[in-house]
Amino acid sequence: MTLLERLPQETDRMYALRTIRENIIDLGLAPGSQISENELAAQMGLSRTPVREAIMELARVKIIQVVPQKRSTVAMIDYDMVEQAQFMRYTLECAVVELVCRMITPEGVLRLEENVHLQQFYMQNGYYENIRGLDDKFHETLFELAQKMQIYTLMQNLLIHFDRVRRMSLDSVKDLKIVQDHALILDAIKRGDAAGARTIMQTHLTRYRFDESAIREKYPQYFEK
Amino acid sequence: MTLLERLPQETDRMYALRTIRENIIDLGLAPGSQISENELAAQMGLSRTPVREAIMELARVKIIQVVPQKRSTVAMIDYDMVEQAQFMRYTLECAVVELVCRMITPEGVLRLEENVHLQQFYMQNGYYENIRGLDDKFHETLFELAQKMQIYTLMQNLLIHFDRVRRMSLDSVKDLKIVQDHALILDAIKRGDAAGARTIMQTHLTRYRFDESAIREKYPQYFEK
DNA sequence: GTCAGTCTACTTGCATACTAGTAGAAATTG
DNA sequence: CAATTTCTACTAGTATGCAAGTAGACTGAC
Repeated sequence: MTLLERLPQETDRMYALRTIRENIIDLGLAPGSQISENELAAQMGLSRTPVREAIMELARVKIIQVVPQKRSTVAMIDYDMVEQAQFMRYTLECAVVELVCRMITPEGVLRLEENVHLQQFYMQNGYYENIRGLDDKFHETLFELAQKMQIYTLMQNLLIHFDRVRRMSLDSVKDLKIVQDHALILDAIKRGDAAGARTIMQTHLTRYRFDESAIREKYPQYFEK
Repeated sequence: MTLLERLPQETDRMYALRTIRENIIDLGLAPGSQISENELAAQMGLSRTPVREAIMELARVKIIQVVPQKRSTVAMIDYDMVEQAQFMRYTLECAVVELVCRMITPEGVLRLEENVHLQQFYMQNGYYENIRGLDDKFHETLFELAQKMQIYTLMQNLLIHFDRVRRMSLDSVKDLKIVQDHALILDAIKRGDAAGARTIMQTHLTRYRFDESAIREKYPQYFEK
């Protein structure tokens, strides 16, 4: 497991949650691997309490399975969970972008434009690795503008299943189209074109559908037999 | 605060969570009231640990506000949260019922029919108080049939804001129409009529929109000034 | 009386000890 | 040797103590 650096004003519990979460996504804590509150606590230099609380939070979305008095394991890749995460995101975000079209402000447009222009800049100059963060931020901003941040937070919890699979399928060929999508969505929002924005969002989010069998072939050990 | 009876195989943490949650909904723990891990633990006959873990889970959806080293309070009625809970339910459940129409099985139809018939029975015989539980179960079953139970669970966490307000506005005049709605939704599902089912669901879920100003007038002390 | 400072009682965050229960190794018995 | 039993080392659940910090009451100086 790789340790992260502490952020200012971060409690031990938040640090533990962030660390475990990141390690699950980048497979530092591989699917199926056994974890123990004691062991993780020792590795992070904390006591069991904050680590346990972090594990419990991750267990709520079944990315960690806790079996009392026996063991805790990082969940195997579960395509039903990946599917549920995608369904939740697709359904909510299409509705959110419609909402944004109806309540958009000049400040909101500005925030989205800044983001999209930066994406286009990185794209043109080949800094593809910077785009992922801006991509995530773009979508978060939509929820913020629609005043649906609590929903976004809940959704993120489940999306860890999706994020883990996304990390395994690193075909960044999609990047070009993704940036284009964002620009088109922004245009629709500026026009107040709710139906148009939804249509583009539907196309956009469907690009992320990963081929289960391809990943299953590449990482068979991470799947339930 | 009213104590519940312990369920079999229920851990202290689950018991604490269930107890606190129920008391928040039925106003045994009123909006704005101050709570303390120690005090709640004493009342429930538990130690701080399981109570603390339960409180943390509720704090994630901001129904309890925890201020470190100061206090924890039950959140005031926050209509933005109620709105987000409703939006989430409306958006997801309309999509889910469409999905159910496309993947319904004879067993699924049977389960829904049993539920609806029981609702109609209680309705005709005046056992209105029994309908609420069946209502909740009907909607849960839809998520189950669509294989989206994890989403349902996450959604329930946020819906506590909605449930609390629902408790305050006890006009059960809506019951008759609600049971009719369920029957109509079931019919649409049996026909495999996704568009029709969605339309009825939209109407159905819109019935629950509570008048904020009415509740604000009835319980001014539960709102932020 | 008024203001400043201190003290007390309380809060949650974290550390640690103990309990109940499991799994697998080791020992014992046939 | 084989089957069974016991023991050991581990797990997570819970209890409790301490640390860090806050708020309000109390005390004392002016």
